[in-house]
Amino acid sequence: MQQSIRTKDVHTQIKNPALVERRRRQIIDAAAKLFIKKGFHKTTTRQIANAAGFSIGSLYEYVASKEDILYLVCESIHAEVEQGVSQALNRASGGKELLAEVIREYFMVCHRMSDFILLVYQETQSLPSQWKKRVLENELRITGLIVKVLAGIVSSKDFPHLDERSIELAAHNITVLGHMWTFRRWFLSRHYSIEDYIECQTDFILGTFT
Amino acid sequence: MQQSIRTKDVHTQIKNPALVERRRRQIIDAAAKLFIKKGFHKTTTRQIANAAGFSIGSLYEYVASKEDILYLVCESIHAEVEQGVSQALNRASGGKELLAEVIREYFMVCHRMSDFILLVYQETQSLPSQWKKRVLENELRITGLIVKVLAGIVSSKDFPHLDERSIELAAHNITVLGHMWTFRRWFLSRHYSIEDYIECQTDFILGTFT
DNA sequence: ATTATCTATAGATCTATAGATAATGC
DNA sequence: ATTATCTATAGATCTATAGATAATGC
Repeated sequence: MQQSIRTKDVHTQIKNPALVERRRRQIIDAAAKLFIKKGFHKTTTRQIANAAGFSIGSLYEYVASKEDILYLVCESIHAEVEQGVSQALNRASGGKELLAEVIREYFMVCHRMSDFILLVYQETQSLPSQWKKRVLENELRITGLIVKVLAGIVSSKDFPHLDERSIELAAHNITVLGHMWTFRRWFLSRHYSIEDYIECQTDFILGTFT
Repeated sequence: MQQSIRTKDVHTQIKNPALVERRRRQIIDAAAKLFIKKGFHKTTTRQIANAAGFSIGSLYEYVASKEDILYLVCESIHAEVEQGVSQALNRASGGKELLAEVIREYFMVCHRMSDFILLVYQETQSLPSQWKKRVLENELRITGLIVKVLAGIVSSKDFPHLDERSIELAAHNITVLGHMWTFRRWFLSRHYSIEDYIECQTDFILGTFT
């Protein structure tokens, strides 16, 4: 998890980069857990510091504001989602059932990261616009991975031709239907297991391509 | 907009029900605007009172807490969405293109209410669980309207048969793809007009049913 | 000497209410 | 007399920092 690339703009007073890395990891893990449980605004910086295992004073040596912490959390989540999706795409065998496999792997990432993805949905708005922009770029980059897969499938296989815009929108749809499992889970999980969900949604999505 | 049914559990000190109705309408309109602009937590009760045209003391005669205000706002939004969707369903002529028409009318409601629907997505989590439950019930009731339409179409027309669960999930998908226009608008509106969006998404959804 | 950490708190809120005042209806 | 409204503020936060202390490396 190399935070260093995208998070070097978050200000710190500490000179030792390895230490910054390690302490921020503690901050992120503690904060994510608290934000999921109580929400960003109802979590205090003191609680984060305590849960991370150091004092409020030290916390502010590693970030400049509470919003910085939220940004670090969002970045970390997206990094993990992106990694998960990338791996899933490589794992997909690429046969006739490629699209179904990609959907399955991506939806399993959403299932595994459910609470975290929901957190990003709910709290992105609380970020200062500079950070919000970055988070939305991440969102777009992840959807871009799906666009690529679809484009490959549509061009080379026996699928009917689809124009660029339709492919792009289909990729957004797949992304969002994965997220839907996280933000409608209060309802869906009462009626569908993740396996049911994947099966039904695969049929739904493949309808478009057949 | 009859608030009285679902919002009578919100406590007030005021005896005159018509006055409660009127003042709460002022509160809701003022608060919704502020919440959309600054978010729930960064809006103060004082700002709401000012924007509504009375004092902070009076505000608390009509609600018991800031969370009550958010609940009133969510109820009001869902009431309007539900009304919009109901009207849209009646308006749809019911011919061969019924489903496409329903999608169009519903998506136009989402387009018109974009900021408000997004607000519900972002702030539902800030409600006390008692109110949150109610808001999720509303969400489900609205999806229920779509379930009904789909069930009618699938049973009577030349569509292939779909089991109950698939119909229900398809209704959730349509609901969420309408919401997607609100929460991915930062990207979508750069590439698609609402007309483009409706057209592409209709093709996507109808793929399932043909 | 420099770097990292801690304690204590300044300063700035913000929600909710108590108690005073004004308006309404008998 | 009752109902509605207002002003003033109690009380309870919470973020961020200043200044003191401890640990590390030359």
